[in-house]
Amino acid sequence: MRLNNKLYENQGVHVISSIFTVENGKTKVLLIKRKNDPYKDMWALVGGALYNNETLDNGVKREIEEKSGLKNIELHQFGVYDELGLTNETNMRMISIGYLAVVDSKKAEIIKENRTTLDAEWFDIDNIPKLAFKHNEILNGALTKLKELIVQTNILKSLLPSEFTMPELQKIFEGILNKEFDRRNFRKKIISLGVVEDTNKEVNLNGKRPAKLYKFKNKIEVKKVL
Amino acid sequence: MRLNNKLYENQGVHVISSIFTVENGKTKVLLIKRKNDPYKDMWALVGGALYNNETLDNGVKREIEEKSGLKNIELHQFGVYDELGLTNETNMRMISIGYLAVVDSKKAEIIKENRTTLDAEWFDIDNIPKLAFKHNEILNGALTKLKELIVQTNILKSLLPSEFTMPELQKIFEGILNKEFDRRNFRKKIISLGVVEDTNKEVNLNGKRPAKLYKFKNKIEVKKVL
DNA sequence: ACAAAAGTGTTCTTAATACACCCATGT
DNA sequence: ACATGGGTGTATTAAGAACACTTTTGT
Repeated sequence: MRLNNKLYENQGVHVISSIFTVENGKTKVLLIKRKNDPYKDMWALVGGALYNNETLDNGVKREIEEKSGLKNIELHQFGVYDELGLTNETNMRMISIGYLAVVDSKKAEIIKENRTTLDAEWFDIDNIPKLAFKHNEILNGALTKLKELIVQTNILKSLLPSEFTMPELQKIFEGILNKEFDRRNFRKKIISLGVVEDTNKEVNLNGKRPAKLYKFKNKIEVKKVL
Repeated sequence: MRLNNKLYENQGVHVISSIFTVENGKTKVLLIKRKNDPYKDMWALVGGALYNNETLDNGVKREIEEKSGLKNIELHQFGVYDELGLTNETNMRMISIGYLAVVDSKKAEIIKENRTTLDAEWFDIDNIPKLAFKHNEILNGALTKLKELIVQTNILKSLLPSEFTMPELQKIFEGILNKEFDRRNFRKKIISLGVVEDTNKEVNLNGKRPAKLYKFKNKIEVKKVL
């Protein structure tokens, strides 16, 4: 845990990101293979130790860029996890702060290797190996949060062109929620959620009947229960 | 920031709790007055630095007990906040992890002073002074989360007897959400949310018609939007 | 003219909202 | 008998779920 490196002097805080994509109706998450101990050679979520002199936001973005090459992605913080008893040293407390993001794997150029990683790969979320640290638990938390965010925010923006059709959006929802929807009811529901708006344009994507184009709203109001 | 104390060696993580109560339809939060710099003599949320060798859960409970005397309270973690540039030292990064809890101020014996605090007081949430650190921001986050939790969990358990009436529950909801409800519709809604269940008992609280008793469910299912 | 993908509308049921009347008790 | 707080019911409107037909286009 590199206590001799000045930047890690006040170590004990990890920023850990679950970076999701959806490909052919399958939700996937980016994992990297660790080069060093602890958990050498194991797959892990993207992340690492926060430096002493940086904000959370800087830290999580720096870690993502270093270990995956991804830049300018929108992050959502969702939880904090204890990571105690990692080593035999006493007085060694570690916590992991969980973030999640959604990116389009087709637009992303993923770096495969860096100073501390051996490989990087998109894993189907129902085929995840045993991960380093508490990353399986963190990933589960991220997935739960992701399912909430897609109905409350425009987090899926990055997975779609700036204007998109309902069938395209529906396929992504079905991939993430692992559930199928009725075409007619899905459109009504999404519009009533207030996350998208009609552009009054149409596009012919597949040589069949043209589809209407929608776009994400910038301001999204979450409905209250009471 | 006591770098000479071994327990704070890996300092940089604060656990900060917004401890709420509701009294006479008013939501209140417990604040403590700081004895030391930084922010000497200012009011602040209950909390402090996590030790190196403790879990988050231990740390937040220890801080609460030391600074308020409260024990065995149920905590909900809701967010992480940067607290950069606190001192002139370089390489000084601090983050605050936000927790919230609900307690019954009438049952709670609050200690007024300790090693690092001068006073402790319940403050009406629409009369909060400028607080130490980013505590005003953290408190706002806590309030937002509290409003979500009361419709999804049994977090209000601590504010009510184990069996309670709908009018009692309604007053608390109205205090927290700062909104009034129709008696008939409130009962229907709360039951449909699935947070309480009927005990088939009645009680006479005020010498008028007896009221039905309800209790919180242990397992509460949150309804999904999609 | 037909197959494929996309759009829209209707019925039925369930949940929200608004509102009015009856019940149990103490004085 | 009446005032007070508490319980229940109904009518109207809005949202969810289930389901079928029509439109556009390329071959």
